[in-house]
Amino acid sequence: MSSCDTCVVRNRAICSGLDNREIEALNQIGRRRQVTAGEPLIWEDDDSLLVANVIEGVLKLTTSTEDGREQIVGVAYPSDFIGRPFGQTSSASVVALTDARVCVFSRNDFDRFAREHPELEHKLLERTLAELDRTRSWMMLLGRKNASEKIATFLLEMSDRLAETGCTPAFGPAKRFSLPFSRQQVADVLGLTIETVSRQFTKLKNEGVIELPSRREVEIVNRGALVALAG
Amino acid sequence: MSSCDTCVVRNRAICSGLDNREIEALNQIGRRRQVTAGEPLIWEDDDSLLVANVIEGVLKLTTSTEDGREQIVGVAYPSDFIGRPFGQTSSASVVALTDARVCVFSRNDFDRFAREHPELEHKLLERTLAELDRTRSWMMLLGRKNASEKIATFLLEMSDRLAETGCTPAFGPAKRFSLPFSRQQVADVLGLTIETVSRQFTKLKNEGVIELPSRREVEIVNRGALVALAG
DNA sequence: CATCCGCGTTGACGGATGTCAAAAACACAA
DNA sequence: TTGTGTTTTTGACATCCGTCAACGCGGATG
Repeated sequence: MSSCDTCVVRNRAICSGLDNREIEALNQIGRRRQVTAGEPLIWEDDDSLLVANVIEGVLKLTTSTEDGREQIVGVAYPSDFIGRPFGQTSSASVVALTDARVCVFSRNDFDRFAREHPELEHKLLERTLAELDRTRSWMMLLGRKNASEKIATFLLEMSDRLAETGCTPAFGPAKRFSLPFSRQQVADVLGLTIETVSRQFTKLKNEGVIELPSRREVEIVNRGALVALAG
Repeated sequence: MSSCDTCVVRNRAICSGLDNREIEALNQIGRRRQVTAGEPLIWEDDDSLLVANVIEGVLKLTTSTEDGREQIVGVAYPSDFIGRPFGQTSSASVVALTDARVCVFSRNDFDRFAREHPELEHKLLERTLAELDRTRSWMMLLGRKNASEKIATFLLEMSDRLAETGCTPAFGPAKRFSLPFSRQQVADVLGLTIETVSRQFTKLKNEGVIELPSRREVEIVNRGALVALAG
């Protein structure tokens, strides 16, 4: 039996739209892989050797400077596609933020399969276009927003993105959620320092906009205020 | 005769790879359009009604906040594809920086044509993936680089990008070039203010790294220094 | 040639955010 | 529980860059 049959992202990932025979063929070239939190899957500037679908968990895409500064350039959730098909090198590292399960393919195998299956390429194109849109709106945040706008925007985005994943069946944005990021990682997403992130969090807490039940937990108390702050 | 026959980007744009019959069909649904410097082609958040290939000239892709802050999120050169296929709204405005000629399609027509021509979709996918890579490396710049690193990186990128376009048949990066940007637009690319951009330019001039023969002209005198500064 | 106007430059200043350091909170193991 | 190491918070301070304002340059126009 193909493991795709029981795949929880079967109908959301780029594999959706393939018929049973095609799924079977794709299954032949892919394999499941477990990645534990903190473990890297792809290295920046390495030969692009593998691509993958995220089944479960959250991963970060990062680029770094030589002197060690890091910028998180993307976050991959279940059903997202990661890696760089049709290219020699990947421009970002991929590291698991939580324990994760992915469905990996060698890039060569995947490229070949994709070229033979236009429907799959189309799905991948739609996904890539959507990711480009998201990335561009994040450029606005990085280039033109101040720290409090960044934090507000970030919390709202988290509340949207994590709602889809969580058990609550996507009834609008999540009011309370668990961040898959440490403070340092939040800083790396927003182009800030960990201290600034921390100060902005406590400021929002003191103003009664959010609650912070634990390090990773966030509860949005006053969503309207966040929206106003996000600008 | 199809106007594609004489198109200067025929072999670089996504149309390359189509046979004569297909080119003829594509030509049926597209039309040439002249855009003068400063003229908008697509509005942010508008219904995505048209897409286009750039034939000649340079255009900017921008997003703005309600209070008027602007961030340039992409720059389109000849043979680049602009607009948002397969989506309801476009996430960025497109405005010509120089006089430009583009080959426009209604989004609906283009979407339909693309879905029937996997080779075209593949070209578009490769282009979109490359653009996503570029955009992500720009996020690093916006989030983690300081003003002088930003300016140095920008000048090097310009020198590369404009070399391909210029008459000089792409013998490495251009040593001297004419910026398609005003100082304000450079600021909008880099997430800085016009004053900071101006100060950094004169600083580099005083250090003998560049020459500024006129407002728009730049000559790179000491490329090594720029590379070192870019980080 | 004189005037105007947009764009770019320069200067003075302040504030937001980064840096450095220490304390506090938390996680985990013994 | 206690101890140990990590993460987060908080504070003091420095600095880069933004803001505001004046000025200069160059091109267009009459």
